[in-house]
Amino acid sequence: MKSIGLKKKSEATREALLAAGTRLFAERGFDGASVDAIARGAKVNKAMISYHFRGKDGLYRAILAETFEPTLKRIEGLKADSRPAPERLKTFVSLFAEMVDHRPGLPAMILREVLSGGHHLDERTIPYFLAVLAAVQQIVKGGIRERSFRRVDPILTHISLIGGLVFFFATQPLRERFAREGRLPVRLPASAAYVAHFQNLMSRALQADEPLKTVRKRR
Amino acid sequence: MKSIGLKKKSEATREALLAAGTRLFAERGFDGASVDAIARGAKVNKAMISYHFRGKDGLYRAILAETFEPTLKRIEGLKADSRPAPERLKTFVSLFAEMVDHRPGLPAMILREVLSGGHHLDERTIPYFLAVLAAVQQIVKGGIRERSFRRVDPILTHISLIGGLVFFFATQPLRERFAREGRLPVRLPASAAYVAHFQNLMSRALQADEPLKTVRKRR
DNA sequence: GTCTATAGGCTGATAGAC
DNA sequence: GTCTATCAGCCTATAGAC
Repeated sequence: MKSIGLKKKSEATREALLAAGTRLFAERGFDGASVDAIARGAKVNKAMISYHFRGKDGLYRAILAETFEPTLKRIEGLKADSRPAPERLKTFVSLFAEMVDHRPGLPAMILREVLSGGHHLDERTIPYFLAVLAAVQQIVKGGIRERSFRRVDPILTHISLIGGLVFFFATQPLRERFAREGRLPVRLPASAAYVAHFQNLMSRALQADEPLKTVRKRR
Repeated sequence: MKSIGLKKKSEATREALLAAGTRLFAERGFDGASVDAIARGAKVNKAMISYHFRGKDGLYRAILAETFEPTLKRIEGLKADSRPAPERLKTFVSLFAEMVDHRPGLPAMILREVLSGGHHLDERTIPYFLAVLAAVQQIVKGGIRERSFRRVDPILTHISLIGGLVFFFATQPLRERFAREGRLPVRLPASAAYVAHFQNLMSRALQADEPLKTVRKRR
């Protein structure tokens, strides 16, 4: 049989390595995750990493690139979105959460990368980080211009926004561990609950002091 | 001479290792920082790590313990503080910033630790994380009770708070790099500016809907 | 495309001289 | 307390069989 519709086995291998790599890089960092462990996690031979991704570095960057790409396109789509800034900000938060849903380890990888000053990034992956920054900036500045947001510093606001968002997803492993060990209540917050909480929190935090519902007279 | 007032050389060695270790563990993670590099960074011989801290693990945990301890005491002092919750929350943010001032790499180390689900923590260091959680919880719940905060979920609020705070300090290396490479404006935000921004942001985000300044009439 | 076997480098730890 | 020298173990990468 000439295998027309079915996915090739090599693609399954690739995908298994991407998934296992994300999990292990997220959990243990670049140096902490050995290629041996990744291959074992993907149930694939070690040598496949060199074959498909030209080594450990290549696999690492491929994970960032292939996961960021689709989400980034959607995030950049927000630039064309004509709804008011608070709406677009909420959508941004939701999009971020969807990305995480697709590859749960990504926030941790992003965070680790940011922590190390981008040690493992190259010219292909750096732009992703800057593009997210640009998208948030555009929303915040737009909101200030249309007077739905107060006059916050866009960079500082960006940091608070991404920080609060990434931290939730990245800390789930620890909360799960603490819950398992009885150090925290067993009922842990779900992603959806946090997304709603955080959208609300940021909306209130950024809201302009005078909602400008009606035209004001000089007094 | 019997060296009465002067610090012993062994203490200088210890401190140099703690400082170099923090910097390298923060930047490269536990596995990424080799004992060789740490010793070189501290301008001290490799074997001193085993001698003073019983190996790499010991140095790592000593950094967490010795840096957390003094700050934690001050944070726990907040529990006895009788000022209204919004004031205490602001103080919490300031205290956190002061701790960072003392050992700049700490937020990154904390974050990495949280990311890995506490892989390198032992029974002596875990309580530090839980104590911070407890302190924030106490402030948030107090604020809700005294009606200065709206009815937010204390856990979710804790995550947003710590996330936004830690993220700023932990991402400074990346911002510095991007600034150096001309990818970001050269004037980077100072800690003090972020602290003020974030205190303001959280105050507004948590503020109760009805400030209760005066008794309201039914309408 | 996949696997096995192996080469070669680097890591953390420590014994023993000072 | 400090240093030098050394070692066993693990790491990544790859050559070559299938």
